Amino acid sequence: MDVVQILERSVLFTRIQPGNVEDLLSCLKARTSTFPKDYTIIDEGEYTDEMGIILSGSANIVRHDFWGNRTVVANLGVADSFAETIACTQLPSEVVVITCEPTIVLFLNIHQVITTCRKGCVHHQSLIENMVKLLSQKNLELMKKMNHITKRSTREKLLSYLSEEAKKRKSRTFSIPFDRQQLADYLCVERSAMSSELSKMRSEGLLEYQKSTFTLYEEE
Amino acid sequence: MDVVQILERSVLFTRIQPGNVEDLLSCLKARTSTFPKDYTIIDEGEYTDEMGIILSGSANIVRHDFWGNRTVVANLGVADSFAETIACTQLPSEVVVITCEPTIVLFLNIHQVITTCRKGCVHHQSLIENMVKLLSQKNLELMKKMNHITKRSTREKLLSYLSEEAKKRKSRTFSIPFDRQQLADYLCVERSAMSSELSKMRSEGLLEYQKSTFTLYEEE
DNA sequence: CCTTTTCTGTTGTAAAAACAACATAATAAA
DNA sequence: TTTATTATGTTGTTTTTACAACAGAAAAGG
Repeated sequence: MDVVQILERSVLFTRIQPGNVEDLLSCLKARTSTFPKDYTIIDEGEYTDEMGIILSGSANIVRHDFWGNRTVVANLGVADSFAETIACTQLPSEVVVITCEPTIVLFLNIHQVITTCRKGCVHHQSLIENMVKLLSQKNLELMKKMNHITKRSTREKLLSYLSEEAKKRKSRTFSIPFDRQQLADYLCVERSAMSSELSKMRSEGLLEYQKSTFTLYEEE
Repeated sequence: MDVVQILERSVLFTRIQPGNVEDLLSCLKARTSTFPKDYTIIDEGEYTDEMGIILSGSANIVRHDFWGNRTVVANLGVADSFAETIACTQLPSEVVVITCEPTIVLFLNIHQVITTCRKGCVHHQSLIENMVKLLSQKNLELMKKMNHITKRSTREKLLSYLSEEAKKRKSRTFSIPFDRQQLADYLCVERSAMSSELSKMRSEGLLEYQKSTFTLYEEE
């Protein structure tokens, strides 16, 4: 696995010369860890001063409330990052980060990221700007999710989410990273109600699906 | 109005000596504007490279979806900031920022904020770190709002939001910055259904209210 | 002051979601 | 392969919400 090549795809290392990444990594006290499937990388209430970047595999960010309701906040794939927020604010995590499959993570010390180092790393300034951009993007993604779940009906939520995914993948046929229960927990609806809404939509010719692969059809 | 004194309360100017603020402001190309009530400071689709900080008054961040549903994303008070995200990402705004009353705003050029200037302003480094913290906090606030609206019932949403406010103000009696319609749009519920739920809760002795002032009672 | 407008609460009805219970399909494990 | 386990879909019932229509209270404007 070529770490540098993966990091090129991450927001944090945008416009940083591949040749400089190795140096930067030691400056950022980088370390990698491997986790099995369904492993809790960060648990509720935990503190950390490291952010993580997924090098391979995937994970979900999940929240459990007082009454045991489960919410899938987001799904993380390769080159996605997590824990920036709790690392930056030094507050305890209110969510759980749990792997969906065997996953390798690169951890970076957040203080090293946001303060220019004494050694005068050439690309440290870019790194900070990228960090600002990364946090802004996370913000936008949360807003995007908010747009889905503020919809009034299950059908609207589904259409809002699925059409967003189609747009992102630039194809009307695409796979989603969730099974039905996870999708329901992501959209904050009831799984069985969502299932029956999906079949209703299929019978109306709005979409087609097999497992987690969906095809949307235009309205006429 | 003492701008420096207000900025001391803002996240962006945390731990920056009041004496240095004046210098920084010119470096950040700061400008102030005054807006009347119900004025749209930023409209959907607009671009900007300035972030704003409220010096006096208040505003709401509002979103209108395709079908005309209205959502109040957040309420901004004195020393709160807005538009960081669209300024940082250079993407068009998907929300509207609209004043709730006559409001004065300080605008700062975002590029000046996130890049260390050549003049070598002493506190520019702190500014960047504060910017990272600010974006992280916005993130957490979005998450907090998400916790409210992911609740299954109107009652749970109300209790989630109101108890959060009580915690924030450290008092079981507190005022909220919304009228009923705005509160409903914030919690993504129907105004009239919310009203009747509120009276039901009052009759059950859970809380008391007059206009926008609420008092929560402990459960026994 | 009165008038007008806006805000809030109430109620009944129609629509939708939550829940429970179960059937079937797909997958993993023995 | 067979069995066990998990994922998905279906249906009927109960509960909750959305919607509409309206009444009274409060606020704004003249």
